[in-house]
Amino acid sequence: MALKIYSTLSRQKEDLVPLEPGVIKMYVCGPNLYGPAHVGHAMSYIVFDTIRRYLQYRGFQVRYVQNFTDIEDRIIETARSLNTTVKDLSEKYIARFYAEMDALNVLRADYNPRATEVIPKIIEIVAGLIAKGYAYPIEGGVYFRVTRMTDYGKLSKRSLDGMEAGARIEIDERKEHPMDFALWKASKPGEPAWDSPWGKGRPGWHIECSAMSMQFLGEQLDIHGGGHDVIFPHHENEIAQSEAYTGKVPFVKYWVHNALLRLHEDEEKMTRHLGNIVSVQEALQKYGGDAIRLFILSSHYRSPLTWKDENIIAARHGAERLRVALRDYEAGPSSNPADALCEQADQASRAFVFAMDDDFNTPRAIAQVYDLARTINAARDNGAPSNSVAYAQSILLELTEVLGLTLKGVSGPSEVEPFIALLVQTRNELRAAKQFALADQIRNRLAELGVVLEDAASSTLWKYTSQE
RNA sequence: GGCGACGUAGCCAAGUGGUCAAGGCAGGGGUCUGCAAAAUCCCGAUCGCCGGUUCAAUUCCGGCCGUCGCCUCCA
Repeated sequence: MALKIYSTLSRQKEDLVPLEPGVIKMYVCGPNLYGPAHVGHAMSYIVFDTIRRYLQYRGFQVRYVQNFTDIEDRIIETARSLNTTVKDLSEKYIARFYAEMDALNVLRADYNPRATEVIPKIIEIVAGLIAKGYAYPIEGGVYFRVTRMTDYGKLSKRSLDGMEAGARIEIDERKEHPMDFALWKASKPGEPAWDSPWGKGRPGWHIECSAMSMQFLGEQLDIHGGGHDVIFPHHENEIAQSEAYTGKVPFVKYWVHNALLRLHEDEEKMTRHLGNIVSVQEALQKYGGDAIRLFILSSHYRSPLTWKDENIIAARHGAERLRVALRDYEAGPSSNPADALCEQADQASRAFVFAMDDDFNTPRAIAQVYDLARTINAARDNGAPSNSVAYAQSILLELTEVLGLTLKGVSGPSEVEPFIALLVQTRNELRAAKQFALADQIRNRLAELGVVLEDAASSTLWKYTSQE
């Protein structure tokens, strides 16, 4: 069965058929580097990372490009207010972005171009659009002539007439049409600027993504992703300028947009402009990457989700149970390599693929993962053959890796481990001597210090617990 | 005003025109344990409201109510 993917352009699930067999060219809109990322960004990048991982799991070679917007009005503004340079500001947030995405186990893109490194390509496209009559210069700036594109609005399903009626923007009277958008902006003194045929200036808001995707992936892409809020005008304009420039349609085969994350208290979408933000850093400290990922993926990517502490904590508990299912297991006979447990694992794997093939239905896929974890735990409780358990665990690990879970658990300072081990050993001697009051006291005190003990049949396991 | 999405157990969240509904978290009960913990087993929903289509609707259509998103920078 073919993998189905929903495209915003057709508003339908379509069979995924790449432009080039076996290869997926994928571009995802990256962050604007004027500030730290929040969990809404994390949601988008986790969603697309999971799609990428799954496509790779299904055997596609994925070429994944995600940009950094390192030149834009707000960055200029922020740099100025912080008395730093645009360059330093963006470098700082790029470093932070990488660190945070690594912590979320988001795989690095094959390439992360910055807008400022494709200025020549941008100028080339803008000049080409002017030459073809799709754009016109005005006083050092260049605007795209939306009326030249008869299908303008096809992604967001709006008409120029309809948009004009509701437009709240202040209209630049110099433009031919209110909806014409800037491809190139004349710079003001003191702003970063590049030489161009139209004078000193910088790229407009949408052209960078067209330039970067063309330069690093080609003139047509398979998948272009981003948040739902970026459909209009950003992606609409990307289509217009790209298809006008190359003459190749479609610019993108499958437009994929994730629904937005809201913050519990006010139930409004989370955005830096509204200031109702939970930063990625803060979320990572509180919950860890696995809990965040599991929480995000427990709802379908096209459904809006609300950031609510108790739900992320619930996801953390779920992740813990998956972790337990992957614990080493040696007891039990080693025989019957192809028994019911192995069959159940294979079944879970098939069901997982079936769910993910249906427009990346992670909630259903995760249900399979939990089922398999329960099966493994139950089999282990019943003393199943160790090689069967190991096989089922290998399947479970494979599936959780597709979801980008590490299942590593909370780590603590390694230098205290010998001391904890000593306490555990001492306590077990007390237990053997039936000194239960003292033994329980040690266990309770360790728990207060963030170390939990679990007395198994033959040995005592201990682990650090997450805070709060 | 225009366009669009959603409303399923305490919370989160899949799903299907006809064994009247996955999974997670929380809660209750049992097993295991010196006691715990972990694990496991059992227990809960008739699917926003009102009509319609159908032999049959939670699933299709219409209306209503409610929540939310985009239309402006925004993942």
